[in-house]
This record gives sequence, C-alpha cells and structure tokens, in this order.
Amino acid sequence: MRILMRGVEFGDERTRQNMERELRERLQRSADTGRPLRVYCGFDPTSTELHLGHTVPMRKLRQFQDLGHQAIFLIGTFTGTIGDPSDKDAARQQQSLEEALEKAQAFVDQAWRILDPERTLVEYNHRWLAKLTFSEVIHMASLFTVQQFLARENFANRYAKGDPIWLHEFFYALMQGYDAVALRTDVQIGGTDQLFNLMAGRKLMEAYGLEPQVILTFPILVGTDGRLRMSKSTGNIIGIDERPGVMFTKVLNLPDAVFRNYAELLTRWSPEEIDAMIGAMERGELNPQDAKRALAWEIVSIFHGDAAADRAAEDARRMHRGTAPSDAPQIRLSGPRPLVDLVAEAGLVKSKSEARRLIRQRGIRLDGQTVEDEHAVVTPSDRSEQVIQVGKRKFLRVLAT
RNA sequence: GGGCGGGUGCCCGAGUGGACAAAGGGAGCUGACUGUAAAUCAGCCGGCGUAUGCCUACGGUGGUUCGAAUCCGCCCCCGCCCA
Repeated sequence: MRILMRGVEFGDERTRQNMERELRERLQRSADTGRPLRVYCGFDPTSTELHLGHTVPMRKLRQFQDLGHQAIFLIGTFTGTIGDPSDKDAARQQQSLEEALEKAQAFVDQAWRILDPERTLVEYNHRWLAKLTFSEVIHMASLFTVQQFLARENFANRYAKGDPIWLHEFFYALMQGYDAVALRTDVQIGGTDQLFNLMAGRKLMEAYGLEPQVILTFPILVGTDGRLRMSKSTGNIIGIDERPGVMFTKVLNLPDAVFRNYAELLTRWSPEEIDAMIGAMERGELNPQDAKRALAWEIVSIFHGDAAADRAAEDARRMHRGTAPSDAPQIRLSGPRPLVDLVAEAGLVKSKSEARRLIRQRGIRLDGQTVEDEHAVVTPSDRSEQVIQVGKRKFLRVLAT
C-alpha cells in the first residue's frame, strides 16, 4: 500500500483519503478472492516516441504488476484521433486511425523498457469506441452538463478568451470514461491533469452498473525547459529510446529547480534520500551540478542499465573537453567536401545557410579549432579520424573511405 | 439565417499599394559569463555555392496595377452579438 500510494497527488485531501480507502478495500478483496486487480493507464499515440513523462504512470503500472495484478497498457487509437484537450489551450490536430495505429506500434515496442511483456495486456480503444452507436453516445452525454465542462480550467480560459471550443472536444472525456466501462477496470492511473477524465470514467461506470474504478493521479513531469509539461509538441522531451549519451546530457542540462520533480517521479530513490540531497544543495554542501550528474546517471541506468550510464557519464566529460563522445555519428568521405555541405547532409544543421551562420558566429570547430572560413573544405585523412563539433553538443566523426 | 470583427513566419502579434523575408515579443540556435544550470549581455533566426541576385511565404482562388500582405470579385474558416 505504501509503495502503491507513493507519489500519488490529487490536489485535494478528501479525494486522496477516499481513493486510498477504496484502494485498500479492493486490494483486500483481491487478496481474499485471489482475483488480481485490473489496472490500466491509457496513452494517446500522438507521436512515435514515449518520453519520460509517459514513464511515470507506466512505472506505477509496473509496481502493480510486480504485486501480481493485471496491467493493461491501453493505447488511445480512437481517442488519439480526436485529441485530448486536457493540456491544451487550443484544440489538437486530428489524425486518422491508420496514423494512430502506426504510432501505437511504436509505443508498444518501447513500452517493454518498463512493463513486463508477460504480464501486460495491450488494448486499443478503437475496438470498442468505434462501435458505439449514436444513441449510446447521446445517453452518455446526458449524464453530464455543459457547466461541468465549462468549469474545467482550460475550457473556461478558452471560453473567456473567445477561442474556439469544439463540440467534439467535450466528447473526449466521455470516450476516455467509456474505456473504463469497456475494460471493467479496478484502477486507473493518470496525470493530475487527467482528473476530470478519470472522474468521468467513475461516473460512467456507475451509470453502467459497475463499481467505479479507483483512480490514482500523479504530478506532471515538466519538460527540459523546466516550465511546461513534457510533451512532444512542445519539443521539451527526453525520449526513453534516446541514446544514453543524449539522455544523460539532457538531464544534466535541466534547470536546477526541477531536480525534485524529476527525482521524485523518475528515480528509485527514497523520499528521505531526495530530501537529504536537496537539503545539502540548499546548505551549499552539494554542488547542484553533481546532484544532476547523479540524477542523470540514475535515469539512464533505469532505461539502459548501469554500464550504459557509466559510459554516458564518461562521454559527457569528454564532450565537455571538446572530444567526441563514443556514440557520435560517423561519416565516410572519399574526397574533399565543403564543410558546410558536410554538416548539412549529416543533419547537424537544418540548412547550409544555418551552417554558414554558425561559422560566422564561431560555433563550429574542426578538430578543436574554431572554423573561421565559411568556405572551409574537409579533406579526409587516411591516418586518423577528424572531429567536427557544432555548438556544444553536436559531433560528427569523419573518416576516409 | 442576419450584423459586426477576424485569418500574417514555429507561437503570439504589428503592418492598409512600392524602401516587406514583413515591426515587436516568445520559443529556438551561437558566442561571452557561469557550475555543461538559471539570470544577464551580444549576435542569429525561410531557402539557395553570398547574390545591391533568385525562389518560397501573409486562409484559397481569380483580378486591378509597372508593382499587392495591403485594393476588387468569388470561396473557405474562426469569434462575438442577434435569430
């Protein structure tokens, strides 16, 4: 129980007490009857990449798994075509079912970094949501009032600003709620921003004569910018499939202020350890950089193992000295090439113009020497590789063919 | 269905015939400073072998004009008010 409730956050003490009590009762009943609880968390396939933000509820699912319960990894192949308004100021762009299914596959592939494939049920909500009849939808809609929706902060804001609120956005909560009905779940896990949707699930379950699910919500993980929720569309993500070195430096470059948020949501550290570290930082006994180095190691280790974490830490040191990390991309050259073409082709910059710009700003180095000439040419050497560095952290190794 | 106001670069937003790749802000990128953070300062910020050059771009389309983000026609879309 202590493990399962760790990190749970509702923003309301009464809700927390109620949920804790309900969860305790369910666990007891499960122990008595031998029926594992059905625990699920849904993810809309809006990108092809799972990121650290997704892993917070996923790891909670894993904890339930490890206690013998049934984890359901639900992919919002249908809800994902509508778009969740929860974290948005504006409506999300819609996509087709085909696109959603493609991304869903990518999600499943990455999910096994956290979940146990043997004990996970993967579900797709288009299987039941696509079959609902209009009268069923109307019935569900009749259980909620427009005022309840307009009371939600993001809708209220958009309404006040005169921004469009599309009718179909209201249905998002109903659809997600119906997932709980269709799956007959005992527990649903989600971010605190999902509270409204999860509560809609409880309401619908009651209306369908089912016992309402227990809901557990968790704080939102902020992105690399240190302010906004981590999400692909904001571009502030750390993907769980990213190379260990990239993951490591991204964590290292986080603003100091998010240390607690990350430590509590992502690491295996105990609350006591985390408090101790933050206390030491505040007293000036621990350099925040060292704390983040430990955090980076811990996070990389969780997803890629200790060895990869060690290597990433070493690479970060090398990069700081201006030498290429061990996993830097390589390119083979048969003859002299203009530097500008080379870095553009290798994808280190978006365009040749950008490359020229960077040279003018002294942001490109060749073997440690700042490149001064926009027309510089790279000539491959048989003897040794050459290292091109763009900005602080992009490297390219050049070898002769 | 009617009236009014809108649709501009990644986002917000100024711009009502040429000096507009288009003010300003945000985001992003580079450099300095630092702890590889934050803050601050400077620069950059559509593309093109760099060019007082060309291409792409101001909801769509068709016009007017030497010249259109700016004017006109038609169309699409959004907000507010009324029905």
